[in-house]
Amino acid sequence: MFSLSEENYLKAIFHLEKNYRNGVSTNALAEEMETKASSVTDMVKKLSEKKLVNYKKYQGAKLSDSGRRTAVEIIRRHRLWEYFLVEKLNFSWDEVHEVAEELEHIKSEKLITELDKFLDYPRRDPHGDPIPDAQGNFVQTSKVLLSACKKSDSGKIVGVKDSSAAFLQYLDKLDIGLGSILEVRHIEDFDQSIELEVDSNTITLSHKTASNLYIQLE
Amino acid sequence: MFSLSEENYLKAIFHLEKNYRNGVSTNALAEEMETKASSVTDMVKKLSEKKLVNYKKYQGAKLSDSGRRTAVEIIRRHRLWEYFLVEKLNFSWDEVHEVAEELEHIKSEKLITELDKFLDYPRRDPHGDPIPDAQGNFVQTSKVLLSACKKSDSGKIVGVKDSSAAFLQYLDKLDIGLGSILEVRHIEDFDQSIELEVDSNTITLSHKTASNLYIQLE
DNA sequence: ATAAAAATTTAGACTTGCCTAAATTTTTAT
DNA sequence: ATAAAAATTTAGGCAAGTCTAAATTTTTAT
Repeated sequence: MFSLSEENYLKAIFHLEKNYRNGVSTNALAEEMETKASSVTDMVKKLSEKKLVNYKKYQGAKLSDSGRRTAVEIIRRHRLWEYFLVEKLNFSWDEVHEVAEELEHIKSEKLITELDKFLDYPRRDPHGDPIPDAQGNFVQTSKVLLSACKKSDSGKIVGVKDSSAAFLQYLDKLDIGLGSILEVRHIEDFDQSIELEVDSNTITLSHKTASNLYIQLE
Repeated sequence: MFSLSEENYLKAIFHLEKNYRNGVSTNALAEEMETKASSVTDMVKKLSEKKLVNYKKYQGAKLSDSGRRTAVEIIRRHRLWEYFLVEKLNFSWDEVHEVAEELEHIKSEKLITELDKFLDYPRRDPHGDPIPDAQGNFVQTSKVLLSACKKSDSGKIVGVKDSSAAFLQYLDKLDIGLGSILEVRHIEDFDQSIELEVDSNTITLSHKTASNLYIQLE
């Protein structure tokens, strides 16, 4: 149906559209795909011919309905595989991404339908991101960056922005992760570092760390 | 490490070596890979440069030790995935091949190690073929074609030669499959059709069918 | 032994997805 | 408003893996 490269572009455009509502720029896509702008132009033209994106020269790319459906299906596969790897194969949450990047491209509807059933229809992947159902529906719970919280806000960690192994391992070291309940105790004016109460301990996070943690406020 | 195409060639050469002990011919490989002889020559040269096969012009290809190790690893992955699909995801044995052809190329040692453990170290795939262990060792039990059996031979179905969906579905219809215990009651001189007792029933198979069933004699 | 047939290799070309360098368009700064 | 900067596109090329057609080598048949 679609080539590996096409699928990866669709996924990247989907993710970038959150920050580029009026069209994903060529440069942004080049950075996301770790490739050159000229390569992006080539591919976007190709996706445009296939009616997966709407593209006008110099105006960036937007997913068409069918492009978005395809992107969501790829994301569904990615997140189901991540859940499988953690729940069934003893992977830790910082190890799953690369393998899921490969698994998500396996072409078999039955495979995903049955995997979903086997896993008992999980709603969120190991990083707290929602898993689209077979119809492509998924909740987008209102989450905010911890760095945007104010003193005495409290809530639960529901996701990470940076899902690099380095960051996830750092969180493990801090002994916080998905589901941790916290309350903001103080925000330092000087450097925006943020003091939290988590599980009756007090910890201090840098602004950089806080800007990679998603919180669901309560 | 190796490209998808390289891996598929190695696997094909491994399978063909059983019938081409003095080197797998270019044409045989072309047929197996469903490609042209000239493409095979190109790829065999490439594999030869990488020391995965020994190749001399016009003399066919043989796997080197490292080529064979790689081929066995790919076959291990293929058969583990087939077992997974049947045991965990409700695939029937005629549906697994194509999907496993894709899954076998996923590059992650941990994935296969953990999958093997999760499946509790299965010894045979759904078609009765042995699954190599992590060291690449696997039993090659002495099996014979049912068509080579004589009257009053008895044994167990341990594999199929033709693993097409059509053949496997035909076996399901006959109500025989891997593990069926049988005894040869009669072989018709005229057309070599073969009368069997299976599970206290009597069935008659054509010579063609019998020449696609592997039996382990007892 | 040798000519015809079959198998194999070589040569040159195509597609996909990428690249660099140059040209063009858009945006920004004054 | 316009020149400089930034972003984007175009042009031309490369590697992998495939193809067709032609050339070469091996095998087969007499």
